[in-house]
Amino acid sequence: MTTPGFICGLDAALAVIGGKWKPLILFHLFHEARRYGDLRRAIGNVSHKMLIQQLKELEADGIVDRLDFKEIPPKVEYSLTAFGQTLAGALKPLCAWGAEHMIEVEKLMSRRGASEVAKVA
Amino acid sequence: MTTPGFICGLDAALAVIGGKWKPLILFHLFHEARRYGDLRRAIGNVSHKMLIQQLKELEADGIVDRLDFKEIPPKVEYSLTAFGQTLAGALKPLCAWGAEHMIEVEKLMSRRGASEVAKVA
DNA sequence: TTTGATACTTACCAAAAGGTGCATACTGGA
DNA sequence: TCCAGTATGCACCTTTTGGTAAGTATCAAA
Repeated sequence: MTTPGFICGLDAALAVIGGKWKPLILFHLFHEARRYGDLRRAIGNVSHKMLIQQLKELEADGIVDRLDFKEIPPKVEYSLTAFGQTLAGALKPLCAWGAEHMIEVEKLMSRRGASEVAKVA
Repeated sequence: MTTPGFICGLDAALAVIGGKWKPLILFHLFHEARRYGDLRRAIGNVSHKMLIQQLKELEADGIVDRLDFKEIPPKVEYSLTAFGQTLAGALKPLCAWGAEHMIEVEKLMSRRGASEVAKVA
């Protein structure tokens, strides 16, 4: 590889928000800062390990800010950095596309599920 | 879950282009229709299995069109459907974001690599 | 003092994703 | 005839990903 990897810029973006829960995290942090347990409850079906892991990566990538209040019992707040805000902004059109075509996408997904069931049967 | 899954629309979009190579495929097909081997060479480091698999999913989701010329030796051409075009369009801002911040992202990625190396040492 | 809440780590295990290589079918060229 | 190139399928194996469960530290409430 001559260039360190990215063909499209899309690759670069995907390298940052590629993780399974990252878009969701971005989404939930876009409105306001949140404490860990708070965020976990908001997303719902994330395992603890995943959420921590993804948050750490996002933090390492400068997308989210971690504010440790050094209190007992522990209190930590997560929020988007300015950089994270720009990324969340770039995500919006895709979000709009998804919202616009959600019905179709849901059909597609249920079809996928159906064919997988059919495979088993 | 009350709703069949999607919180943000982003999820819906990600459900469609979530695959590792799908954005790249979208990107390469955005300009013009391409034959299989052609596309494979264009992307470069995709395994045959992955490309076929992702293309099949995209085809099943109505994102790409597969045109089989029924010739011997085989000739097949892939292109974006109208639906696929809208998705590719929605991907553009993210692509732009990636292009704009590519330098930073590259730094981030090499840092990731470095920390992994450090972990081994 | 035991339980529970907070945030987080680590070890272990299952499942899914992804890669390699072989097989197919057919034709044209060496 | 045998190999190459076309697109694709299939089986096996490795790597990555994700989940579960337990452990750490500290204080408050029961």
